[in-house]
This record gives sequence, C-alpha cells and structure tokens, in this order.
Amino acid sequence: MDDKLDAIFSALADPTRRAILARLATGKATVAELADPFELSQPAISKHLKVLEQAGLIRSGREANARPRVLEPAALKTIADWIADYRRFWDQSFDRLDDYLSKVQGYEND
Amino acid sequence: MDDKLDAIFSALADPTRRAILARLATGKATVAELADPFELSQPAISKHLKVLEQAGLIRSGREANARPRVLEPAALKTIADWIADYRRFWDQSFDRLDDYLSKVQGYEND
DNA sequence: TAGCTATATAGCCAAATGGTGATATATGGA
DNA sequence: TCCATATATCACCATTTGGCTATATAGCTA
Repeated sequence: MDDKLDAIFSALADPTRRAILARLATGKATVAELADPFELSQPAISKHLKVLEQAGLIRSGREANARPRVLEPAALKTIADWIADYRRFWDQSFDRLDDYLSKVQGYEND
Repeated sequence: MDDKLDAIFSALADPTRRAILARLATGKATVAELADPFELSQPAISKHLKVLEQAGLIRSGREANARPRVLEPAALKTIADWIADYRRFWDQSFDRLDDYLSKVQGYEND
C-alpha cells in the first residue's frame, strides 16, 4: 500500500499530469486531445499517461485506432483517505462535525 | 500555486518522508528522534527534512542545540483542497451530503 | 577554552525522471 | 493491398533524486 501511495503522489507531483487529470475530469479524451494544450512531443505525453495509468489514476480504452483515457477515481480516493488522517490538524471543527454527522439520521450513503 | 502543489506532492511521494510526518503527527521531535526508526544516515534524514520543510509541510524550531521539527498542517490542507475538486468522482453521496450540510443549522465552524 | 552533542553542509555516485527525434505497431479506409 | 492516422516504443541525453562519507557549525558543559 505504501508503494501505491508512492506511485500516486509521485504521479501527481507534475503539473502536466495534473492538467491531464483535470481535462479527464470533464470526460474521456484521446491522446491527441490530451496532448493538444501542451508544447510537448507526443511521446512525452504518452510517457505521462503511462505514469498516470501505472499509478491507477487513469485507464485506457479502445475505439477504432484511438485509445481514449478515462479517469479512475479509486486512486484519488486512496490518497484522500491517507490525508484524512491529518485533517484534525488544520480543521479544528472536524472532530465535532464528524461526531455530529454520526448522530444525524437525515443523510444516507447508499 | 502549481509550484506549491509540485513541491507538496513530490515531498509526499516518499515513504520515509510520510513516516516522518506520521511521527510528527504525534508531536514535536528532534532530528535524532526522527532518524531513529530508519536505517539511514543522519545526513539522509536531514535531506528528507529539508524537502519537507521546503514544501511547507514542517517547520524547524530551536531548543538548546537541537532543532526540533513540528508539523505544518497548511500544506496538507492545500492538497486536500486540490483533491476535493475530484471528490464527486468517487463519492456519489458527496453532492447530496454537501447540499444537506449547507441547509443544516446545527453545526458551527467557529 | 576544550570538548561533547546535535545537526547541517559538501562532494561524490548511481539510479530515476522528463524530455527529444526516429521508428514500430494497430486500425480503418481507398 | 496500400496508405493514413493514432499511439507506443526505442535509443539517447541532461537533470534531479536519494544515498553515502567526511567535515563544518552551533550550543552546552567542564
């Protein structure tokens, strides 16, 4: 699991890769579409995509001769869960809010 | 701000540095105390601490000839905020919960 | 002041990272 | 079948990273 965190955090430590994720947050995109905003070669983008995919942050599909990418949210949740352990350090109301929510009956998690 | 995210994510992409943060979550610690659990040289630990400090994740103090480190939660909040933009992708109840909370009068943020 | 302790810094090295241009591969269409 | 398009992979290079040992620096204590 430590290896997984290594891969995810290090994948996110690059602004190009974060921009790619932001683009994928608006929906599926081909490599060419993902490369378009950047002044980088196509192989450079493919390398970034491989890093993101190996970290589990995206997935590849197949449509004709294109290989569209989609966001894979589970990896983001992994680090969100990691960071949640530190939330009490910056959010003083967190403990009480959490406690409050655990007693509320009006919301569901289906 | 992109530079800040680069520095924070890349600082977190190392298990030694994450372990150091976990230790600091239990309170202030000297370099020697932080180095103790690892089979690494003291300079290696000092390097890791420098990376964490430059990312804003920790701060140095001064006590006699020791330089204790403390957690600096703001940097963690920075990436928590970044990741929150993606929360809707994995947490289907998030939008509704958020909506629900905005209507609730029973909790405060003081 | 001399020496001990805590930590930082310097200089070095191997491996990983991020970029390049050139080329290989897979699919669909003429 | 031949070609165009989309993407991956290869070989290379410069820079960064993470480790080491040796040494410097700062504060305490005798």
